Amino acid sequence: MELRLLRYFVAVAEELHFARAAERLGVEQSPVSRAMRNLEATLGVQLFDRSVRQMRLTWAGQVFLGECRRVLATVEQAVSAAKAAAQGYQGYLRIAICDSLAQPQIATLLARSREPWPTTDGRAFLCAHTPGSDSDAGKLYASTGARIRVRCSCSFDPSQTGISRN
Amino acid sequence: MELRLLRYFVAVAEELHFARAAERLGVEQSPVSRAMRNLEATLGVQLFDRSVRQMRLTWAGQVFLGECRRVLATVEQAVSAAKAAAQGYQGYLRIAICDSLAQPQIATLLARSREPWPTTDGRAFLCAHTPGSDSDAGKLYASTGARIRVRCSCSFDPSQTGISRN
DNA sequence: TAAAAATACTCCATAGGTATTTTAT
DNA sequence: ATAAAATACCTATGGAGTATTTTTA
Repeated sequence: MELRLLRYFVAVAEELHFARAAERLGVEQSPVSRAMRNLEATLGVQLFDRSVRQMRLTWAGQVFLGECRRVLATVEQAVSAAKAAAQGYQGYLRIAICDSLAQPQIATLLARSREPWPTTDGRAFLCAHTPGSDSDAGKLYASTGARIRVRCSCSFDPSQTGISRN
Repeated sequence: MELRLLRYFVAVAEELHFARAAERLGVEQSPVSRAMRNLEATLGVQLFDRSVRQMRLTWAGQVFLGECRRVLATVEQAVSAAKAAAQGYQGYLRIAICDSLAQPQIATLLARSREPWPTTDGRAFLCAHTPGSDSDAGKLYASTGARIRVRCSCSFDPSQTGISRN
């Protein structure tokens, strides 16, 4: 598997049009078409429904789109984490939270994260999961009393008291 | 960025020896050496300390290694999720948990996850975070009373009562 | 028939192989 | 002096461009 194919797929899946996707990617339509054929062949999975007027994603394509976004985001994080580490950031961490943690506790948590490590540069990341668009999942978890949050990421600056989401 | 470079880097970082890494990757030493130069140049980050007898990872290299493993795992997940979706699995979800959730509750949660969705195939995935090897992080979170688990993933079969880790 | 995707064919960038040199202990 | 990494040089795979054909609504 190559990231190139995943990047192309995301563009095509978002445009639902090979030529527009190609334009967005800065290449021609032909390589995009071949890349998607190649991707489908490699996966052994049909990602597009080409039989309708407006091209559509298959269910597998919809699932794969979400996964590809995750992969590409993870790659970005890997690069920035390496750069940050090279510049002396040692306080990089990723944590999962459940929302039974009140926000002041989160602030305390991250404030304390500056103590044991030399993270005095004031930078840290927080990845969390919230119900996001999948509200059914949220309801489900609520029904168990677990109140688990899924599918969202936040970035956090411990020098501030608030949390900004992205 | 290319996955090829990340795969090569993981091999080199684990072997701490270009020739052995190359052998493991099924290529020659030369391309591996060039790939790592290339990677360092692309990132603008030094990943290896070549001045010592036994090659070592820089701090940035250690951080990047963890990130690369995450990326490659995410890619694997993307592929298997697409294949599973193509075979009709619609019950795919990822959730974060904190360890204040007792294990019976987790079982309940996942048992219920079969109800609202047509997940009667008995397959679902659970990704969690635990202190894992980074025990300092675990202690830190414990000090806040938050008891957050970080850095671990589990896969779960709702038809079973236990949880297997990977 | 018109718009979009697939295909045929070519070129070239670059990954990999082989051989050699450099480096560090 | 020796083991390991870097470099030089060559080859070839495959990705991209151009032009054309096929498809379907």
